[in-house]
Amino acid sequence: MVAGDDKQKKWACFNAGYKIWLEKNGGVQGDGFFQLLEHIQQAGTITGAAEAMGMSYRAAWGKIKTAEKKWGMALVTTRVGGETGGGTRLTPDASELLGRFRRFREEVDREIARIFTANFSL
Amino acid sequence: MVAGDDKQKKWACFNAGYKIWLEKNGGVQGDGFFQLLEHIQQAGTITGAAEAMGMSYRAAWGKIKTAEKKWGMALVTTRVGGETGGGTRLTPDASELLGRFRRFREEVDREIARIFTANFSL
DNA sequence: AAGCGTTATGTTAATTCAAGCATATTGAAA
DNA sequence: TTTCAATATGCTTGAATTAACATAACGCTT
Repeated sequence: MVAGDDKQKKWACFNAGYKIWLEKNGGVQGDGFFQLLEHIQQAGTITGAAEAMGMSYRAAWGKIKTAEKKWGMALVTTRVGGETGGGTRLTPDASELLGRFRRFREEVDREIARIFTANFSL
Repeated sequence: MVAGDDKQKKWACFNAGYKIWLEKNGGVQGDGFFQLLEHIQQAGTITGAAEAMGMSYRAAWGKIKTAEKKWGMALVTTRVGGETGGGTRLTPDASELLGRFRRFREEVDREIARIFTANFSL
């Protein structure tokens, strides 16, 4: 720090915010949706996934159906009834899409942090 | 193109969407706001800028006041009355912030496009 | 003093998006 | 045939954000 450094970090008080999503045919889904898919993959039920995310079954189911309709692809296969009551699994397409989105997101996270620092930390 | 290329571009039908913004003290402003600042810089009045963006003077003025309050800095200097009726100019701080946001945005645009292509065009 | 164009601000209407409530259905097990 | 856990959907509220309406004040010009 030398004389004339008053302006140093004048802009460092700001933070960058952002949201990314995928879209196709007007159907838009972002972080929350793919997080939901992860939970379905892990829990084996929509009910369990919804619970884990603190949302209603109704909301979770609605998101999935909307995405399937707009994107024109099956994202889950469901069983209803039976000894466990039922269950839900991701289709292979949904699994791959989830993986691609995750990698996409990770790289974007890194790059935005870098670009922001380059422009606002001095 | 060779045999077995059926899967080619299976994911290219998707597009990436995103939004970026700056925040400080809970005050959030993105593309629309900085676009408004540009128009003020160019038009010399809030009225003209609002008109150019197809929004009401009331809405434009509200955005600016909210940002100034949350961010704790003056973004515009205004004259009221007089031969032209009045006018508005950006403060030096607002001009610099606008420039930094623009550069930030340009670089993010480029990088996201690149990362998306890398993950979804094959 | 009257007019014009602009800034300044409170108040209310409208629209959109998400949350919550209610209910029906399914199929194995007891 | 009753129970149970889960899927499947319609419908109603509510919250939050945005748009629209209505004035007031200012200062130069005519």
